[in-house]
Amino acid sequence: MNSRAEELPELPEVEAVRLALQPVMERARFEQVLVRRPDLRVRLPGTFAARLKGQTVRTLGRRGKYLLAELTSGDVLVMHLGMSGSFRVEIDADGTTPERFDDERSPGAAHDHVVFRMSAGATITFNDPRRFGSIALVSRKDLQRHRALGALGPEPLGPEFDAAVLARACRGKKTPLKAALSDQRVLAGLGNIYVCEALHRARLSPRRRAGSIATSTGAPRASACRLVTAIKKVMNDAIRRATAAQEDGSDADRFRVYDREGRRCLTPGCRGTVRRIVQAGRSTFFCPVCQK
DNA sequence: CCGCGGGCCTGAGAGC
DNA sequence: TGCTCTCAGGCCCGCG
Repeated sequence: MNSRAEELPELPEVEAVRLALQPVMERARFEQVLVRRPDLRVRLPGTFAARLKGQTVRTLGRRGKYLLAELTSGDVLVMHLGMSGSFRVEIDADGTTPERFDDERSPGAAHDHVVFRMSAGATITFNDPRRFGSIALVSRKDLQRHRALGALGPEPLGPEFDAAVLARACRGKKTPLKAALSDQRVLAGLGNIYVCEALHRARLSPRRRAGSIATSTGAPRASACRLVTAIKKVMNDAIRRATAAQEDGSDADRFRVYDREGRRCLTPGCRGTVRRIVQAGRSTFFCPVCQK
């Protein structure tokens, strides 16, 4: 099925990328900015490189699946990895500028769309074969008006995210729980894989009505409490794994249900078999025996 | 107004 | 072996 599943960038993978980029971006200046292909999912304006050049990064943060480089000018560089985006970091010891900056039309590696040359001596390359990713420069005061960012739900690992918050967000929703958890306005950062994983850990069916985790007044039921605990556990474990995986690579069998159709359910004591169904055009993996 | 389905995009893998 | 077809999913948009 998807042999690259472990690389799909959801919150944990984006957090690992943030940790890797932090030391070469924070307090560094954009000395050169090269745009090879402006036609990412959102087209980069012709003014992008000139506007970014010379700016200094104050902090590199994250919100859901978005990386946010806060610049000292008040601008924010908003980056999204989409499906297949990645950043490559190269440090040159002698401080010479790589020759690819000499000519914007030089070939470069396939799918290297945007290249940042930082003052700290690092070259950061955004590579994205499918171009579902996006990069944008937004002024800080316009961040909340950013279509997706402004509507983003709570951070799953934030202290403000609890069963009451999730129950309220799901209250009255007739959509399946799978769809609600995939909705970035309900909760920021989960994608197809970790939604499956969290539902499995919470022993909740992806087909259940989202509203069913709340009472009619919006109070959390036991299922909402289980689900929040499961989401936090799955996110924390995945961040640890994603961070470690960047260094030593191999990281097999990290999913309990995702991409395990036909195999034995791994819930302790459960003898069910993982099934695959399609919801809203996307694969859902779950155990019909223990997930109710 | 909410929910669903289609489209974008490319590479991997299946099948003929 | 080499071609063609399908499928993967984050996000957006249009339709009912």
